[in-house]
Amino acid sequence: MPRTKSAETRARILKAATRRFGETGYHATSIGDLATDLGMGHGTFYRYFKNKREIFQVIVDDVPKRLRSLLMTERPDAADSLEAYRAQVGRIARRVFELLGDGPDELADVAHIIFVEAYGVDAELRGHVERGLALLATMTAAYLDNGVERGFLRRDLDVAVTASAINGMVIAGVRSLARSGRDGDAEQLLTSWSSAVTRLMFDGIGRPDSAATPGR
Amino acid sequence: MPRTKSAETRARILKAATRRFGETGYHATSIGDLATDLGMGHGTFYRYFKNKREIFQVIVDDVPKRLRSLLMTERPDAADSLEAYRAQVGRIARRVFELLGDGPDELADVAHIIFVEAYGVDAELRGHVERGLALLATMTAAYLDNGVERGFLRRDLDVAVTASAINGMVIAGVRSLARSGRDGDAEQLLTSWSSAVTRLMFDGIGRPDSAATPGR
Amino acid sequence: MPRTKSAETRARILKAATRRFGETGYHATSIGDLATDLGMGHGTFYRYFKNKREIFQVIVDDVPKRLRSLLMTERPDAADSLEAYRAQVGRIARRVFELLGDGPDELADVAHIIFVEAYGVDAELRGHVERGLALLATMTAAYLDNGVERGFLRRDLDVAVTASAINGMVIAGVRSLARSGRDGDAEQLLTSWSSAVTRLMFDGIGRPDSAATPGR
Amino acid sequence: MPRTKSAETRARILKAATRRFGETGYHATSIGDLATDLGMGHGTFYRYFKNKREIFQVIVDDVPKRLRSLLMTERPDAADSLEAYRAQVGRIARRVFELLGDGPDELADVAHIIFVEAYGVDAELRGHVERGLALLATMTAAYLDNGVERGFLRRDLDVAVTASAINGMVIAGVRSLARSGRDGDAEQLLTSWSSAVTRLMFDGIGRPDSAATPGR
DNA sequence: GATGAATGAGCTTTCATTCAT
DNA sequence: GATGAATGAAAGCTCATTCAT
Repeated sequence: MPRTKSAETRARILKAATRRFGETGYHATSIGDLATDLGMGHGTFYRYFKNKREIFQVIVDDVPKRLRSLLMTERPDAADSLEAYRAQVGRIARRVFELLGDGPDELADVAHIIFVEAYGVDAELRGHVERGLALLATMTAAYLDNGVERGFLRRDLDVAVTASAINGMVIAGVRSLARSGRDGDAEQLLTSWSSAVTRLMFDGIGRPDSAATPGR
Repeated sequence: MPRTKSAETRARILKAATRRFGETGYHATSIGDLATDLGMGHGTFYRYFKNKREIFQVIVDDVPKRLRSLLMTERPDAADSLEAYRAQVGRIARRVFELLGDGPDELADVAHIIFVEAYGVDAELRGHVERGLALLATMTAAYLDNGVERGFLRRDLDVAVTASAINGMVIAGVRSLARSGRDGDAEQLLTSWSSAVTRLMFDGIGRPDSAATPGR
Repeated sequence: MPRTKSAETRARILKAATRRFGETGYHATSIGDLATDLGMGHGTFYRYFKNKREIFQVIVDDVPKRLRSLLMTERPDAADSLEAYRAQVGRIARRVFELLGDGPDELADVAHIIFVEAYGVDAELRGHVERGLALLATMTAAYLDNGVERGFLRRDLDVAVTASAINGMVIAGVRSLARSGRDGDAEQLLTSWSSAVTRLMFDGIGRPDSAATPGR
Repeated sequence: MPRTKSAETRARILKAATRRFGETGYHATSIGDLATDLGMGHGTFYRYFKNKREIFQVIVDDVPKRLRSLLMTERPDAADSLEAYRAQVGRIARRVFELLGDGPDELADVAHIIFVEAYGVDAELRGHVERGLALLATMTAAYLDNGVERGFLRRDLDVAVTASAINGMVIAGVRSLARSGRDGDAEQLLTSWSSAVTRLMFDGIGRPDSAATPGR
């Protein structure tokens, strides 16, 4: 690998920071803690990052990047039938869960950092996250829009709000998965959530033959 | 200038703290900030609350109290048909949204405090919230259980996970409403969310006549 | 009693303060504690004493007054034989012990205030105590001087240092008595100390017939 | 300017603290004062000591260590005649005085810290000192016991109380020496005290030929 | 490049004191 | 005269950051 020694160290610091910020929290983690974890002098930290806030922001800003990379492979206008759409949703759901980390441990940390810690640092960083969530909603809405346009989703769907509601389920799933994190059976939980969310979306909770009033 | 009656001042401090913790965050808000907001000496704060953590916990612990009061009027086994159930869900949704604050401003702050800030203070407080959320999930699951038993909800529903997913939507709604808070039309948004969530739950997003594969 | 109401209250405050300062210490006793003990508002305290330091100083400065009153009845030149002197020392010893309080409880408090707390307040107050101890040493020296002059004490007595040494024993006795304070048998301990100190002074510790080398 | 080796700095802080606590008192000395004395930032203090109490306790707990080292060389059962005993007492007296500090200045401070300040910090520390003094009394009593057993001290000696009284004299001497500290002729004063105390103990204050009533 | 000793801004908390009622 | 709500000076302590080595 052509990486300089520096780049490696930087990555090591990032990894340790993600872990610590996720587990212990931003405020409760001191630069000294990080240095100790890494077995290096805490002054060294400042050779790789301007300050404590910077490394945190790097971690936070990495998530939208991953999200965008997801977009690349699953185009919003790819599905042209409810069947295809359902399949696509299933794929995306899985990938979103997988997106955030190399396994449930890092997922737990990143989820905690994004959904909790980032809010407690300062207003600007909070803005980053909120914009990230808005972006996620926009993306989800794009998929719904496609379905409405192609005619396989309800015409009267409140796309914006429904997109946010769906994201709410996804986030709940991520946090649940994160919480189970270090002990539970992550794979099993992931399957349960994917299945429950897609069924809720497509079939509703009512009994198939039960006469749910489709209109208002 | 000693004038105000104790209880009044205490309420004023609580209100200011809810606002500040909600907007600026727990860690980023110093007792001095609170005092400045209130136009009083920071020492005065300590005449009403033992310390910074205590006032935060008072705010947090107030929410379960409100939740429990909700339970009193909407029994989980009240509905005996999908129709009745749908109506009940609509009622509960509205009340949950209304539950948290005297208007969307305070809602925003309380929601933020509960869902975000409380996690970053300490493990004990985090436990409070997690138990609160678990309770909420249990409650939701009880309503689903009733539906499955009475036969108007799917037999194969993954009740636990589905309950969490539904709560995820509700929380997303609360936060969305909260975010709109200080400017948007709260009443309108509330209606949109209630409607979108119940339709998603009961009808799914697919077109009524579209042949969504009900099974797996 | 022609005392105004004020004088009574003042005395009550002084008594409570002596007790609290003695038991809990100057710094650890707040004006609020005193007020609580007395069942009055803490603002009232300031109607009787300028500030916390003042009441403490009043307590401290009361001791030299008591000491001086002792001088009035036991004149340094009263004894004209070793026998008379011995008797006088016995009387003084008893009175010194009794001097400081109405019983061992108050003794404990006053002793603690004088020998410990007074040093921790400020340099001026410390000066008061040191001057008080110096005065005590001067007084003791006066009694020794009389004995040397009248010829019943050793000619070569180092009066100043010996006086201080004797006072050291007395202080040790007072503190021991104070320590035993609230539980032990104060009367018994007082007798033991009086006796041990006078015998040490007059007879030495050696066996009567043992040939202690009187010279150096 | 990072330069000095840790251990050196720690010693410097200890020395400055001993001085300040001795002169100004524990409560009246702030960490900021110490830092100013040392010409360093107050944060630096906390790199060497956990908190204010800790450094105080380190100073206090150093004294028993020195005391124990004294015990090693002067066994309580070493003397077998009044002559030998008198000589031993003289030696011990000198060493006790020398024990506490590198010269009268530090002696003054350590003595003050032990006998005064330590009582005003908290109950636990007070306990340390009281146990230390009790130990000292026990040691002294052991020497007296030996004399009584071997028959060169009075049979009817109240050993416990007499030991405390003697220690009272020693402490008074230490404090006197300490007080003279920064100006007086320490060597001269030390000689005076050693001599006065041993003569008081062995010969009493009465004129040799004067008929002191040996019994009660 | 790495280090860690030093630093001080900044926070929480206490409590003596004031003064309107 | 009594009260206690309000106040802010002052203290202990933490930790991100700097910089001489």
